[in-house]
Amino acid sequence: MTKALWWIRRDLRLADNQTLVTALSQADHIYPIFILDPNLLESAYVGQKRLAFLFDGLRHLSAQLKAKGSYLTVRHGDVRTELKTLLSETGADAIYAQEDVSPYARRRDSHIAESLPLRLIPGLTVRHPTAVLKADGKPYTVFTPYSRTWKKQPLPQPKDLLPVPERIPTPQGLRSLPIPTEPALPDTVPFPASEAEAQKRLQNFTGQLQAQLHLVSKTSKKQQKPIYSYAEERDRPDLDGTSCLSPYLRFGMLSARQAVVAAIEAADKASNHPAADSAAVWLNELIWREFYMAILYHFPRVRGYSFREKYDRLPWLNDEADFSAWCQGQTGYPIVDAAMRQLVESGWMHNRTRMIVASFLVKHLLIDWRWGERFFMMHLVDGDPAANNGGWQWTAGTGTDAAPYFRVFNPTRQGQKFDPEGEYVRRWVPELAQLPAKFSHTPWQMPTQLQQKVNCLIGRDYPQPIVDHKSARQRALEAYNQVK
DNA sequence: TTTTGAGTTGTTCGA
DNA sequence: GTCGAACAACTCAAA
Repeated sequence: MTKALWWIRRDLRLADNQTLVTALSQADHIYPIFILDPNLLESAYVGQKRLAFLFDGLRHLSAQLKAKGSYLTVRHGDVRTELKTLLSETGADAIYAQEDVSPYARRRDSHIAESLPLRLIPGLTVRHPTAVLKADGKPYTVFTPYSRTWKKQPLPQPKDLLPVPERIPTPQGLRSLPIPTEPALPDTVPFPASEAEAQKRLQNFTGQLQAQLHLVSKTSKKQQKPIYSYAEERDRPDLDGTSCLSPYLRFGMLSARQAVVAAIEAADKASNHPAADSAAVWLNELIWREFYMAILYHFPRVRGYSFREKYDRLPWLNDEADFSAWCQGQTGYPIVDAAMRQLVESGWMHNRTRMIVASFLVKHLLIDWRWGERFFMMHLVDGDPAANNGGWQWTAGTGTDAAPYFRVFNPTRQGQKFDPEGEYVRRWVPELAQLPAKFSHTPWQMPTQLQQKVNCLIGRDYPQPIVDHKSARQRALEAYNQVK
């Protein structure tokens, strides 16, 4: 009887799991393992909300495994040591794990592979970072040509999705630590951590169901699925126009392939209608995810430095008080403050406002993008090293295919354009809840009498803007000019 | 090797 | 209020 370990990292699912299916095809018995890595638990980049989401996800996975005749074993400690111990306790002769792209994960895995029988299986992305290359064999650094090549290769089909295994045979007897209950996921975080929840959301968003998990599919056919209005509504933080699937993709409660297949199916069903274009916009976002994973894979230096070296010389001001105001949502710009409070409270931020607050930190306050990157990682449930780094470097203008340096988001204009009624601001900044829409994004312009009436004195109940837009913009342009 | 066309997400200014 | 141009070249990808 051959035995193998299934070392779970960011693939907390039973459906369409290439690693699990490969292990089952190679061994008679499988031990599902999760190792709490002290390096990760103590990292400044690992936030408590994301950790809590992971632990809840493990609890759900553990229950799913029990229903399949298996169980989850949790260990804590140096990963190589723990794996070695598990191999000898079980008599397993192989370890199967989903390949990862982050520099830490790749260093860890190659170190382990030197002495233990580790087999890395693809599946984090639809296309492996080495599968989408230019004609000269080098990686792309511009998104559009990358995406063209990505789309030209054979697309995954529904039949490619791997079913949930009937049974996962695991011999009894392995000792497991309890899954930690601390930190706990706060009630303010609207992401139940399970594979079933991920499928439900995918179904609600695209109309497609990509796994049969004893879910009752209640398809309301009449209702237009959000993916078909995604192109218009995705930029509106006051609406629920996005899929909110990022935390599930982050931990593999949903596979990238399931998401891509759902996007393609939704586009096909709407073929020749403008709605198909909208589904294609969502597919493009999934390709962005793969692009930034490929960038991190081929250019690991981006994790600590600018992709373009000259931008490491940007003259940051790095003012602690400004940074603190940004972190706390006290900048005096409502759209920025609403977004930062949404992040800290809910563990998630709308994509449009991620760009706005990032631009504000980097350009208006001239604070190093790495400070913002770290703060995002500490609070985002979906915090992913590749996507987060890619996004920050794009906004800062330091990355691949980055925003031109003279593009400085105007937080007032952005607010008025994408949150026209001020609903997003009202939801997250209670001090501004009673303001008429006209002043939602310019509270400092309210006459004193109105400030009293709506119970919001600027400078007392809500701050004056900490920087003046026009002069901050000018200052940013001058700072970026120095680098040229 | 050289050349050519193109590049996520904006803002401001002046006509 | 609306519209087009300027912002600034530069690098990348592909023919």
